[in-house]
Amino acid sequence: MFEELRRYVKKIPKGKVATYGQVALAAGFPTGSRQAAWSLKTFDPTLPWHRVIGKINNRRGKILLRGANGVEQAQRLEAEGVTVNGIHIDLERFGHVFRHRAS
DNA sequence: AGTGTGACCCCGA
DNA sequence: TTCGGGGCCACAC
Repeated sequence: MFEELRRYVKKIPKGKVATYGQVALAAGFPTGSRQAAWSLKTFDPTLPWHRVIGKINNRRGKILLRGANGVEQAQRLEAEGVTVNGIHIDLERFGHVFRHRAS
């Protein structure tokens, strides 16, 4: 399961972001958003973990990571061209859509 | 097997 | 917009 989740995380292109729920859904786990997060908590350097964020309403993302890691994530995203407004991100602009199971 | 915990998410106030 | 409550699933005790 985590292999699947990580596989999809790797598919997120640079400069874009996806929500935990999106990744889980795309990987085939409609209710596995928490596990999507869990699979990234290892901070595997081969994974773009900073491109995965939490969803607030339908068009806005938010960095859930606390402390230094949260700052780290925000900086990495901005370094890739993603506009991070405080802790929220515009999903309409930077949200990545997986083709496997389109909306 | 039961309980607590988490980088979640939706809904209502 | 922010806060709380309830539902969700896998892991560690």
